Amino acid sequence: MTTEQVATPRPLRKDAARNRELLIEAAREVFARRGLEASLDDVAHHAGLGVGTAYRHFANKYELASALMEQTIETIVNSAEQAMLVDDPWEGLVAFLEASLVVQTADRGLREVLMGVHDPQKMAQVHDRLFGPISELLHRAQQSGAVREDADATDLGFINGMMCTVADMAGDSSPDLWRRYLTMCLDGLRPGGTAFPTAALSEPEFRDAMANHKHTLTRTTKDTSAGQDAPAKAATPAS
Amino acid sequence: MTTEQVATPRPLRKDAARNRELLIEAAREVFARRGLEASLDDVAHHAGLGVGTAYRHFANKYELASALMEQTIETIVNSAEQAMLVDDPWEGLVAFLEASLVVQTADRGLREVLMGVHDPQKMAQVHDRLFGPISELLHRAQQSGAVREDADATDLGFINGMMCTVADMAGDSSPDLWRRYLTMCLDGLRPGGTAFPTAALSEPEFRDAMANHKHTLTRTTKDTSAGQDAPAKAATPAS
DNA sequence: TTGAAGCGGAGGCATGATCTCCGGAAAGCC
DNA sequence: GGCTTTCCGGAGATCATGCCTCCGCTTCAA
Repeated sequence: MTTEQVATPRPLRKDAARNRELLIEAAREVFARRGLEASLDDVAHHAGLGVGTAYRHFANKYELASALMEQTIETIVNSAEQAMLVDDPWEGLVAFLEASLVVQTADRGLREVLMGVHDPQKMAQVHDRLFGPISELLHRAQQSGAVREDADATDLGFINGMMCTVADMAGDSSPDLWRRYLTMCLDGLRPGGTAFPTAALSEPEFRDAMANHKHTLTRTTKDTSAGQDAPAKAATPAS
Repeated sequence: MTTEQVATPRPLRKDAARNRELLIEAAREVFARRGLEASLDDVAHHAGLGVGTAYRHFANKYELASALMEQTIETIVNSAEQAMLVDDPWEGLVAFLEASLVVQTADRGLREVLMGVHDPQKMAQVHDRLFGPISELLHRAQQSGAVREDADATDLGFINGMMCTVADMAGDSSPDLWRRYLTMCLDGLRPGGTAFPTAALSEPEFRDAMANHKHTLTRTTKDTSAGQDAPAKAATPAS
């Protein structure tokens, strides 16, 4: 319908193209190490470029970051699909979790996106794409008797979240520590375990929880209950 | 040695005393719900008082918060000691974890203090007091054959951290969800599980990890590597 | 009744992130 | 080489936000 040439209005000058690549590379490193708390200014400096250059190429850090993440997220979705091809259902499930965590633990910015720290919508999109494959993986493992029947797909989401926490806590000095706790959790997913005292979240509940998730130290909505439930004027009544 | 009367220089006027109590009560609620991100201003408004009043009573929010927490932390230490009195070593261990998590999951500010979000020193103090009792609880359980031999006291620290994450994620709508995942983790602590692929952190390593723990979205040290590893001047060489 | 103690909250100070602007430096075409 | 276009750099404007002070007014209590 429309012309195809829209993608290349002008070829971009040589230095500009090079700097753009430098920026993307720098962003990858900076966001992976410090998360999206890093500013475009930081990225620019890390690339050895001026701030202006960065803002000329990308409107803001989220534009840059989401371009970067898109690709990685695709990787995760793919690994879910590939895990379905593994013969042993349990192995498949484990393979997926590990593959997905290898990527996540290496990239703090990605963890933040996946946990919906900055943009719940973005995260919701990702979950849309992942929920189906993950459910399948789980059900297949349950039908084969490898996973307890009362486990739920949202459990895998929480396990993922817990591993991210471990990665955050352990930091660069023990980058593989999460594997220890994943092993522990997976043993707890096997049949014959203690009955769960609490029901799993349903998928919509899970979605909600992630969206409203008050990340430690994230800016939250102001305290709107100010004074309403407190004695009006307290110890200084009007008369 | 010194006189005892230092504690009461002046009796504090009636309204002042009352407002002080109101502030403490408000702080308890506000910090529990929103964590230490809340400002003294927030606490004051929640108490129905002016900001000035708050600052007259407490130099800053940390002074107020740590006074508040002290008491709760004591509770946790006590519950560790009481857990040693439980006959069944496994039950004792579980009882301690649950008791400590009941307190923590109900109070986001406490979680932050215990995770060392704001003040690593404070956290270190708490860990000093907890490490001994927790180790004992664990070893006793291991000797009774209830817990796998290769589990470590630091594992309990990470399990605790993971449960806090669950609590953060689940929020107020599912305040007990952590029990589900604690059950899962505890099953994974039982003897006969899959071999761990990674060694546990040693206690000093654990301490370090907590102290340097880059909490999601916490302000961190600036990127000091700016430009050093990047091509100097990039696409704009000096001549 | 009257001075001391306490209150409220506007606003000053500090921090830090985001993004703009424009003089000057390449790039690329002739 | 000359000349236009594109791009660069980074100081600093703008905005957001949190912390805390200050001072005119209110309330307490002797």
